[in-house]
Amino acid sequence: MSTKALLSRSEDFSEWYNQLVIRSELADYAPVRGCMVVRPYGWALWENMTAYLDAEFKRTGHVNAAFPTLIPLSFFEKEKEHVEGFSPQLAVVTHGGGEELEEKLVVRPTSETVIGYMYSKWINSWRDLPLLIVQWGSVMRWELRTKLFLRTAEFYWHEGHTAHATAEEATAEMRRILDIYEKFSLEEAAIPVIKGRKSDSERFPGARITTSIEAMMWDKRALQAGTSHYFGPNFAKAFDIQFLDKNNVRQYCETTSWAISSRMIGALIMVHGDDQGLVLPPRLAPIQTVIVPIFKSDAEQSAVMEVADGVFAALQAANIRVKLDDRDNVSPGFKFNDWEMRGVPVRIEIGPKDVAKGSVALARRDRPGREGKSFVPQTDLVATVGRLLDDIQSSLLQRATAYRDAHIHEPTTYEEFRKVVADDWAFVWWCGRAECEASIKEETRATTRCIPFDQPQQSGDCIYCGQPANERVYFARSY
RNA sequence: CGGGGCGUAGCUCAGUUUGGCAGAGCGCUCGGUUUGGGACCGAGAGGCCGCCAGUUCAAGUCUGGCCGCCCCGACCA
Repeated sequence: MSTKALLSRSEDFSEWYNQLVIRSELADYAPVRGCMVVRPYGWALWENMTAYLDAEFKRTGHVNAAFPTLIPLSFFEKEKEHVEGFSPQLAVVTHGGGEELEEKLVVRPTSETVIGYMYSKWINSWRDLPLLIVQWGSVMRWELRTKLFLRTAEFYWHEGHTAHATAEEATAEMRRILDIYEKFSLEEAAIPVIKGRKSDSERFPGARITTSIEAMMWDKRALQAGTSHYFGPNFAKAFDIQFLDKNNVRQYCETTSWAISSRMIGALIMVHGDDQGLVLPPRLAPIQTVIVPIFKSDAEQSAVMEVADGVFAALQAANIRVKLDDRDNVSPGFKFNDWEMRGVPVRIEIGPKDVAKGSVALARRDRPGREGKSFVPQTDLVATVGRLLDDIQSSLLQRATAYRDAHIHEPTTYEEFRKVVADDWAFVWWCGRAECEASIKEETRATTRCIPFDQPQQSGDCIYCGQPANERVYFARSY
């Protein structure tokens, strides 16, 4: 615990983030470089995300399974782009049981290879398709530069791996999952996203098509919040995943994979957080409402606690995630700041005046200070809090959407473009050539984020080379 | 992997220039007074000064080596 104020968000956004993650007890640095410990409060947040996604995946016919952490190194060499993309990031196990291993093993950076290997054993007939499996777990990528939640050597995620009979079915699966990701982001995380296709240079190693949802952080940098890939027959050929179709002809499967990681926690922090600390959307917040009792004398204490206990029981019975902060070693003022830093959406203050008046003080986290404070009767408090939580949830999305839209521009000249992407996002025509993309990255540090699916029915001139372009794309600096 | 910074109490750091008893604030424990926006007083506990070697009567401080972490750039969920 600390009594010091948090660093201001505008003063040093990166340092604000680092301190906030530590002080809100979401995570801590592990003894191994680049690794993090997700603390109970952070894990509770992650669990609320996973619970929603897990239910969505099951609703759409997916099943969960677990594949091994260790994968033979040779597996990675079977798909050319895949090995080129991942070999710099592999952690390799060379010894086991005191002996040098005959075949080196990698700590999985992603599981397409080992799952492909298994799928080739399990899939024989068109009747085995589609195969829709999700793995929940962690993976390891040897990152050079790390940051808690956003990029750590080990991170937590789900990876969906599906195999289909046709390209149409596989691409439909890719899109269906991306829609789930979008819905999750909007409705649960209150983060607006742009759905689209990645450029070739940003594509997942080994994928035919990579799609993503892209979110704007408070510092206007872009964060890829989820991805869904279509592989075509690439991995099926590498791992010999074949099936006999209805005409008794052997065919390669079409596969997909997709993921959302614990990075989403970082997005939550960077989209909604303010100078007071975290601001968690009610639907994901581990604690939705905290009760802070206030009293001086013993008589006041027993009267206040009786009301506080009653409020706590009523909210809990209504399935609101509620905590009664009965710590006796810190002052109410300290608790206010403490829970604000942890992003609890609603605070209920109950003191002697409230006992006398049959009221409570309600404070909403998304509107700091007096503005967000109101005094409401104890009767119907459950309904009042429920409405308030809903209102905060939608307000957060509204605010984040307005903020994002205010920082997306459509420059028409390259000079304008350069100014825009120094801070904000640019939505511009692009000829689709990698050379233009690379030059822009070199000159501005902005990269293509995604090519939205909904394209205007026209064409234009490439923002860089001026040649005809028929797609518009978002450029931004990214995490 | 390049550039920069830093390793001293749980945390933030002073002390290193000029070698001479290991320090402060916060946090923690106990007691008391407090409590509607980060309370106060008093008494305590707490140290491999990152690691290894060297110089010296004496090293947190000087020399050499090693390790680790953070920040900034190229690669990435």
